[in-house]
Amino acid sequence: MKISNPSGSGSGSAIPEVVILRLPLYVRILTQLRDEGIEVVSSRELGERLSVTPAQIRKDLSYFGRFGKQGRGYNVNYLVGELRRVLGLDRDWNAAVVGVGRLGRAIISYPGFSPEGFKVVAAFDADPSQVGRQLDVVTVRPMEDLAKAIAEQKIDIGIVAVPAPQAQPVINKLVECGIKAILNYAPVAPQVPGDVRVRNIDPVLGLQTMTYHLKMMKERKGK
Amino acid sequence: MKISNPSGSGSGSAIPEVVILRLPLYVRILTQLRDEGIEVVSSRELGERLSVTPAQIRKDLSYFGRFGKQGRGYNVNYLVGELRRVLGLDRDWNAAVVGVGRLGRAIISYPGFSPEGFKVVAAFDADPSQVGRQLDVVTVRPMEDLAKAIAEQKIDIGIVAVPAPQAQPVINKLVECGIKAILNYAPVAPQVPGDVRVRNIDPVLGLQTMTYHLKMMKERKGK
DNA sequence: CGGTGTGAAGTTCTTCACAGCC
DNA sequence: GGCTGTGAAGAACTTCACACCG
Repeated sequence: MKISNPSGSGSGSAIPEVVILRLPLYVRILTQLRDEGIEVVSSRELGERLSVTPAQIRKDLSYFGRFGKQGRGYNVNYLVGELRRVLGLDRDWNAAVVGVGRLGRAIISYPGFSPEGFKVVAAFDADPSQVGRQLDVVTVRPMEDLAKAIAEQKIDIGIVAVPAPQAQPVINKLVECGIKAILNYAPVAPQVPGDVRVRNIDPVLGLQTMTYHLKMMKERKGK
Repeated sequence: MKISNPSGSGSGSAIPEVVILRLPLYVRILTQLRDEGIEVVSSRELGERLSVTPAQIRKDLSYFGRFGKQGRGYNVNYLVGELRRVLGLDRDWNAAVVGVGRLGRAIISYPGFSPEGFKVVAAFDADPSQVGRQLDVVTVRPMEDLAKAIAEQKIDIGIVAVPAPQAQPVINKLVECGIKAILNYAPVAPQVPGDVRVRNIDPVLGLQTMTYHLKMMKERKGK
């Protein structure tokens, strides 16, 4: 009575999901260090920049290889390259945005994706009056084109920017089209099959978890 | 050799932070159920909507009280009220946005905060040419006014929307001014004292953790 | 019955501590 | 001496399973 392997069909060495979640942070700090001209870094120094224990960093990295040198630390340039490779960041990824309201348009013209290798190559909207509109480098297409576009344009990532009530249906559609990675901006808790990854971007949830602590602090000291 | 209590100065019954992180999700689904006219819900039903086990929901709720009725479940309306109270969502919270570039302006006019009780009541920018500009209901003020505004306008939350290089200095300033809750949109790993909470909103990190799995899937089945 | 609340068991994740190497 | 890599120990979190209740 023990089904433990996450992520479905068990590949092999079982790397904890939390570890994967931390790798992009390491990549980011290492990139920053590299830009500062720093060539070698120890797990202690890295940990200080990230508020993470050195042991955790060493353990995390050990899942993927032996990247350091005893007595010295890690070569920044080498490590950042290896981690990018592990994460699949050594190539570009195409994404489609669904929903071109205020939020969707902001996402399409967000300048932070492209330099990181994420390209928004298509946009969709259910509203016929939006279809055909040119936004940045993409033309808005009708939802019916979704399946075709995903196949033709090698789209691996769906970005959901529709109002909450439409979010689950849109997500279902993306899943039907074979999408396995979804960045969801709608304030909902999406339901997806086990082999589909979802990351939710939801500032309100962030705020709501902080108010708990604010409230506690205030209660503790009078007003 | 054992410093374990999180959140600094140890209040009492030690509620795990992960539990706090899930509560807003419960609130959201419960609100939705209420709007659908559903009056009672079991931990199993709630769990299905959230992809969480019923046991976890019952355990999480048990940290805060006994809200259910055996054989029946939870009264939706009552539970949502209790959870909102626990999270401090039974009042409004004032926030200040720092940085009024493209992103900052989008945050100021984002319609999702206000109905949830989060009010953006002030905006700041270091660029003198932005100061004085009217954005939605707030007027952009210079950074020097930060301390005064936080005190006068009872601001508890700082929202950081400046470019990455300025983020840490701005966060330091907010902390100096006594802010204990920060919603950070800049792609950095902020360093803050233990009694300050930060939540990062960072779509690129979300994408970068999904590419790992995409890559794995592709490798597993040829191309 | 059906479903909660909860100690106890089980699992996952983090930290320790030290051998080994530069 | 300084720092990595890693089994082992420890802490945190999740799930089980059942007494108890409506």
